[in-house]
Amino acid sequence: MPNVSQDEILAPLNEQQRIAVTQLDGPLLILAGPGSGKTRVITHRIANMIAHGISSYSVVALTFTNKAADEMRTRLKRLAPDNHAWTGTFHKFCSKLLRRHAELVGLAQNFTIYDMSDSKKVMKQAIENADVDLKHYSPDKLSSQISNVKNNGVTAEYFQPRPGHALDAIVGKVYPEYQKLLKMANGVDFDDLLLHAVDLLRQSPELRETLDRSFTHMMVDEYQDTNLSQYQLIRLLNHSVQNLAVTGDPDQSIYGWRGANINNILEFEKDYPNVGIVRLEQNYRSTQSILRVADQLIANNVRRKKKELRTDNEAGQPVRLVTFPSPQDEAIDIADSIALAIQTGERRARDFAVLYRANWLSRALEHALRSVGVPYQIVNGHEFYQRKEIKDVIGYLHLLNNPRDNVAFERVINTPPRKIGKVTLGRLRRYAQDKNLSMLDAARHCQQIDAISNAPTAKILQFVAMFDRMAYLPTDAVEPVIRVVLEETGYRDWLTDDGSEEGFERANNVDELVVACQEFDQERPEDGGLEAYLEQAALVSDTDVWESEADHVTLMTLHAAKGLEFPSIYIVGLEDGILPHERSSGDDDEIEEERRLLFVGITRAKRDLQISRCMNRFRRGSYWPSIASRFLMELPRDQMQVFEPIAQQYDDSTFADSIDPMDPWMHDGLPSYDVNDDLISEREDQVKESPAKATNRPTFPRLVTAAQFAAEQEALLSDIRLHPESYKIGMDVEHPDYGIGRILTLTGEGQKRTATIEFAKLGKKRFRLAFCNLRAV
DNA sequence: ATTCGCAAAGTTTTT
DNA sequence: CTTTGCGAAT
Repeated sequence: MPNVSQDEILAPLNEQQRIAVTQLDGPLLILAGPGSGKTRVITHRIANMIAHGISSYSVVALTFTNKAADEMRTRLKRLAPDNHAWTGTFHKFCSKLLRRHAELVGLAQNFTIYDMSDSKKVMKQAIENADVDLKHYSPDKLSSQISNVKNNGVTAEYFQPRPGHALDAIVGKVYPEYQKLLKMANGVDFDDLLLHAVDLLRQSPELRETLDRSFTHMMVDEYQDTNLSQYQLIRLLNHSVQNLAVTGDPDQSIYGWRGANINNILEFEKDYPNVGIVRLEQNYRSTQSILRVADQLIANNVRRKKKELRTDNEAGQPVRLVTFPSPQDEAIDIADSIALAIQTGERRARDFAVLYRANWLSRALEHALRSVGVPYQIVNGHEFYQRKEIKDVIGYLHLLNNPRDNVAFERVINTPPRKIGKVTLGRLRRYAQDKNLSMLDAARHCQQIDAISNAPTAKILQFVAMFDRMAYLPTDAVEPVIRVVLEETGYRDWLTDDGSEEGFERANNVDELVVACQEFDQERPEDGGLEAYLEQAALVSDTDVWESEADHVTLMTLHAAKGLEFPSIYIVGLEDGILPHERSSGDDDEIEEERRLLFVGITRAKRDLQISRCMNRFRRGSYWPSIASRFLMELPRDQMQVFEPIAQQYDDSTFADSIDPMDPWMHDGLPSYDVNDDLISEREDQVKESPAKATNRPTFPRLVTAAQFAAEQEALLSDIRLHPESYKIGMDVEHPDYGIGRILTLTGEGQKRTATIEFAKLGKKRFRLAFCNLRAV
C-alpha cells in the first residue's frame, strides 16, 4: 500500500499545524496547548518527511511513556504504512543504545534495570560500605539527592561537594560506592539509563558523530518535562545535524520534582538561535466553560509564557464546584452520578475519569464504585510488579539473565526458605566484595569460606546446583523459563503450602505472571526473549497498563492523566495539604507546579467537569477539618455552578454527649446549599426536591442511593449470571460472543474477580467476572 | 533460622 | 488506618 499523498497529509490541519508539519529542516519549537492536536502534528509531520523522500529509518521520535509512543506509532502507520521511524521512550532509547555499547561504560550487555525498591537496597548497602553516619538524613533522602545529582548529568567521578554542605559531603562518599555496587552487579537504575547514555556519547565522539548523522530528524514530545540528562542527550544527537522539533507546553510541566527543567523549553530559542516557533492555541477538546476555568487558574502563574486558549466548541455546561462533608459523601455522590448516567444510557463507564493528587485518595472512590456496581480501573501499573511474590519470581528471572545481579541473588537465595540466614549471607557478601566476585560466584566457592560452616555450605551449594540446572534453558521465550523456575524452586507450591487464603491469592498472581509471559512470547516472537521481557517489565509506566478500550471508569493520579482526555472528569480532594500538597507548599515555584497539575487535570475534560473538596478528611487515624485549597479561590466562581454548604451554625444540640464533634456525619443542618441563581440546572432541581433524611446524618443531595442502585443491579443480573465466587479453574463456560471456553486463571475478589479464559477459536481473553455474561456449560 | 508481635512512623507525584 | 521495621521468643 502506498503512503498517503501530500494533500491527505495537510488537508485536516489548521494553519498553524500546517506550518509545523511543513517545516521539516532546522530546529523547531512547537508550543502546543492542551487539546491542540499535538499528536496529529507529530504524526503528520513524520508522514510529510517520508513524502519528501526522507528515509524513515533516520527518524526518531522520543516520548515519556510507551502509551504515547504506541499511540504515535499506530496513527503514523495509518498515514505511512511501511515506515520504520523509531518511536519510543527516552529510557528505552537509552537502554537500546547501552545494550549495544555496554562495555564502553563498564557494563555487560545483559545488565539489569533496577526499580526503585531494588536500587534502595543497593543504596543501603552503599551507605553501610561508605561507613557514613546518617543521623540527620534518611536513606530515602539520600536516594533522592543522588537521583537529583544524576538528573543533572553529574557522574560520580565529576561530583564535587559544595564546601560546608553536610548532605553534599555524604553524597560525595556514598554516590561512588553506590555506583561501584551497581557496576559490580551489572545493574543500572532508571537515572543511569540516561546518564550512562550521555556518558557514552561523551566518551566516544566517533559514536556520537555516527548517531548524530544517522538520526537526521528527531522529535521530542513533552519537552517541558525533560531533565538535564535528557537535554544533554538531545543536544549531543543534534549537533552536526540540527533537524530537531520539540513539542511541549510550559503550563503542563509537572515533573520538576524529578529533575525536569522547565528552562529547557523556555530557553530553547537560545540553544538554537535560528529556531522556528509555532503556537498551537486552537483547542479541539474542551467546552468553552472548561477552558475558561483552566485559563483563569493558570493566569495566576508568573513563570510562564502567556498563551491564549481558544476553542470553537460549544459553551457547554458550567463547571461544578462542590463541597462535601466527608470523603465518603464525595465518593458516593460521584459514584451515584456516574451510575445514573450509565443507567440512563447517557454515558458509558469509559467516559469517566476521577483524578486525584495522591494514590491513597482512591480508596473511598473504589469502595463507592464497588458498592454501586460500576466497573472501574485503578491506574497504577507498579502495583502488580511490586508484589512480593511477583518480585520473587522475577528475581529468579533476573538472576538467570544476569548471574551477577546481586540484588536478585539476595532476594531469591532464601525464598522459599532454605535455611540460609542473615549471618551466612553477610559472610558471603563480605567474601564476594573482598574477592571482587559476584554473590553467585562467591556462593560457588563457599567451601573455601572459613566463616561459613558445613550445614549452610551444603545448602548454598544445593542452590548453586539448582541454578545451574536452570541456566541451561534457552531464553528466547519466557514462558518455558518461568515454568521451569516455578518447578525447580518449588516456589508456587511453597505459596500454597500453608493452605491459607492469602497463599492461594499469591499463587494466582504468579499464574497471572505466567500468562503475561505467555502473551509476551506471542506478541514478540522475533525480538522478544527473557532479556526483552525483563526490560519492558522494568520500564512500564503507570499509564501504559491503562486499558483505554475497556468499558470502565478510570481512577488515576493527576500526573498519570497527562496526555489523556475524557468526556467527563471529576477532580477530588481540592484541599490545603493535598493540592497543593503539604510536602511541596514551600516556595512559589513548587506552588506553581501544583497549580499546573490542576491545570492539567482540568484540561483533560471534554464536556463535563466537577471539582470537589471535603470539609473533613480522615487522616492519620481520625477525622480532621480540612481547609479549602487556595486554588479554589482562583477559579471564576461567578461562571461556575457552586454547591457549598451555608456556613456552619453550631447549636448546642450538635455537641450533645453522644455526639463526636469530629464526626463528619454530625455537622448540623448541612442539606441546605448555597447555589448561585443564574445557573439553575436540571441537577439542581433534583437537588432541591431531594428530601432530607430524618437521621442526624446530613444527607448530601443524592440522585439514587448506593443501596437502591446496587439492589436494582443485583435483581437485573442475578438470573443471568453466576456469582463471581462460584467460578472454578478448569470450568467450561459459554460467552455470548466468543462461544465456549475454559477458565485458566482466577484472580481478585468480588467486583475485581478476573478470569483468564481460553476459547477454542479466539484464544485467551480476560474478563471481570462481575461484568460479563458467562454461563456454565 | 524463622516467626510472631508490637511499636512507631507516615502517607506525593514516576521513568 | 495502614505499612514497615525491629526485637524477642521458639
